[in-house]
This record gives sequence, C-alpha cells and structure tokens, in this order.
Amino acid sequence: MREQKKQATREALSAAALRLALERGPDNVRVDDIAEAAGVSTRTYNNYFSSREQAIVAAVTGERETRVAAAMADRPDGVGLATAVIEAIVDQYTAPGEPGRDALLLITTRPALREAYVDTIGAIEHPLTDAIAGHLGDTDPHTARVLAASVAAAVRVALERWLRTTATSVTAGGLVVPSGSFPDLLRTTLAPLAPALDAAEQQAHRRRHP
Amino acid sequence: MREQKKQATREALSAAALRLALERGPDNVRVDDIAEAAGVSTRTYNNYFSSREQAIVAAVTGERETRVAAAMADRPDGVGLATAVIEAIVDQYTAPGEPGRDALLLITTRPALREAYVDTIGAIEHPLTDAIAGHLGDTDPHTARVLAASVAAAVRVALERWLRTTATSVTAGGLVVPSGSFPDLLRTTLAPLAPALDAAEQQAHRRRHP
DNA sequence: ACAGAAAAGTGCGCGCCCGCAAATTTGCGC
DNA sequence: GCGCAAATTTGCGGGCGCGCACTTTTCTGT
Repeated sequence: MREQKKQATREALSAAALRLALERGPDNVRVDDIAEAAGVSTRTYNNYFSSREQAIVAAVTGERETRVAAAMADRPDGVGLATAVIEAIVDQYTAPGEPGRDALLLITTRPALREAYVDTIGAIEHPLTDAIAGHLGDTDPHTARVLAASVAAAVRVALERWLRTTATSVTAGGLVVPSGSFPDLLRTTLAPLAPALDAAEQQAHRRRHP
Repeated sequence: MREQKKQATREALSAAALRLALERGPDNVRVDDIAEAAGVSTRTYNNYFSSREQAIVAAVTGERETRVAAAMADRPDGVGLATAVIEAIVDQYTAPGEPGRDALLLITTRPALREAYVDTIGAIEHPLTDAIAGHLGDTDPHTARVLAASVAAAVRVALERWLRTTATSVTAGGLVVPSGSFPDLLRTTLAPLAPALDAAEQQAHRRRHP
C-alpha cells in the first residue's frame, strides 16, 4: 500500500507537470506550481524528480520499462533473438497513438525536453538485459548486458536522427510530418546490430548442445 | 589565438578543480575557489563547465576524443575493423600510467565523480564514427554511427562493471587492486559486438566489389 | 489495540546553474 | 595605430537541487 501511494504521488506529479507545461509553456512553470498542483511540498517533488524536464517526460515515458519487458515476453522462443528484440522495440513506438500527441509535439519542440526525453531510453536496458539473458539461457549475463546497452544506444541514435529531421519539418499546422515512419527508421538503425544478436544466440545454442 | 586562450582557460580551470579536490576532498571545494584559482569569475567557470564534477574529470579525460581518433588512424587498413576498434579503445586505458593515479583513485571513490567519469565515454562516439565510416568507405555513415554508439555503450558497461568490482577492493593501503586487468575486461565486453563490426565490414567490401 | 520501527513527507538553508545585458577583450581591415 | 565588429568575460538576479534534521504516516509484532 505504501508502494501504491508512492506511485500515485509520482504520477500526480508528472501529470501535473505535463498539464501545466502544455497550458502555459514549459518556461512559465515553476517547480512550486507543480508541487502545489500535486498537493505535495516542493521538497517532496524533488524526492521524485530531479528536474522539471524529467517530471514532464515521465508523464509520457513512465511505464516504458514494463512495456518493454512485456513486449519481449510476448515473443515466443521460436523467433530469432534479433527479430524479437527489434520488433519489441518497434512496438513501443507504434502503439502510443493519440493521448500524448500534443505532449510529444511539445517535447520534440523544446530542446531541454528533447534531451530529457532521449535520456530516458537508458531505462530499457534493464528489462532488455533480462529478456536477452532469458533467450540466451542465462549462461552469460555479461553478454546480455552488453547487447542490451548496444540496442539502447542504437535506439538513441535513431531517436536523435528522427528528432533532427523532424525538427525542421514541424509545420504551422502543428502536426509532425516525419520524412518516413519512425518504425522504419528504427528497423534500419537496429539492423547493423542483428549480426551481434544472432552470433550470441548461436553461441548460446552451441553451449546448450555441445 | 582566441582559441588558444580558450583552451588555456579551460585547462587551467579543470587543473585547478582537480588539484583542489585532491587537496581538500571534493566536498570542500566551492566553485568560487576553482574560479579564483584559475583567475576567472565564477560565471566564466560556468561557461566552461556545468558542474564541479565535470571540471574535475575533464582534467583526466580532456583530450580523449583526439587520442581515440589518433589510435584509430594508427591502425593500418589491413587489420579487421573489429580488431582495430577494440585495440584502439584498449590503448586508451593502458597508456595513462602514473600522472593521474591518485586522481583516478579519487574519481573512482566518490560516487558523484564516478558518474561524471562514466558519462564522458560518450565523447568517443564522434571520433569513432568518423574512423569507422572511413573503414567502411563512407558508403553508409548511418551504420558507422550506430556501431560507434554501440561500442561506446559497451565501454560504459565495462567501466561500470570494473568500478563495481573495484569499489569493494580498495584496500586500506589506498591502492586499487582490480580483479583482473581492465584491458582484459574491455576485450571481453567488446567481444559480443565483433560480429556486428565484421558484418558491416563485409557488406562494405561487397558494395565496393560487386 | 498499541508501541516501536521503518519509511515517506516537510522546512530550512546553502550553493550551484544559467539567462540576460553590460563591459571588456580580441581580430581585422585600413 | 585606429576604429569597428565579433567574441569572451563579468555581475546580477532568480530559480533550482539537495543534504540535514525533524514530523507525520504506514507497517509489524505482540
């Protein structure tokens, strides 16, 4: 029950942060406002988030770790590791849909928020490590960790590229007009890592059937 | 000449930061002290570094980008890409030697400094990207970028592991007693990425000789 | 139900970060 | 050398981040 309340507070804080940022623009939101809107003290706010940007993007990226873990768990063991990983990640960026469209627009527009958003990608490393380790048979968790970190790095590269190209293509209509879908970009970006994932998988297989 | 003076100021600042941190311990160094020691205003200090930690670790990691670029340039084209990259990186962590031994001890001891130190690894991405792109023939800079980012991520993983294991093995004598050499750990950690580097190299080769 | 422990929230205070605009220094053409 | 433009430095002011000690809330065992 403690845990529940904690998550509730955290969510209230990031929700308030996002709402206020959308209403007045991020630069016109004081930390005090966010804390007050969530009904906690400023100090408590800082116990949850160490920057305004973090609080705002958390409203969008909150349960990504869970979602990644679920997406990996959904892939049956039959499919190759590389495909499983790549498609699990692509899933993350196809589902979001409507609710946070203007939120994403806000984030991708302001440099400070963009940076904070990109930084959140690191959060997928842990679930990815576990999932990959599972596929590899837990024989070498070290390899799983390296591969997960590499995948996260590649996703970051894809995001940066996408943000850079779309930064100039945000039209007056207020809608993002990406030059190509982000899922495609993700697949292209992750492709160079497939050989590494395949090799690890094969080696694990070899180790299981010597 | 402007550029010279700027670099001089930067170096003076990080040198002062490191010296003071070593003398009094990092927590007893005010930003004002660093600025004063370097003969500039506090505000100028903040134009160069956005945190005390950054200034301190910069004294050790300053020209890493240059060194990585040089190490990659030294490898002849004959050697495989994977080997070239791995050995170029290993070079970075075998050469340092004496001058900053106590500095490194300080950095690896304090959590805040450790984090800042680990964060500096991202700086190798750019030179690595260029070098890899060179080896791949500039046909697909995107792939080079992804591979460089992955390598950097792997190095970060190696560092984190090394820091974690050595954190508990710092003895009363004040000397680090790593459980195995860091270069070996680096090679092991980077190994899973070799297939990806090889595959990219082969593909580039195929593209050059269709 | 109650006492004590453990954890979350809070007020205070210090120092740091950084935008802004004015002052100073540097670079360049004459 | 001189003066102008560009770049760098600086002081100021506001807001933020966080350690610390303390209060309040929640959990646990009896």
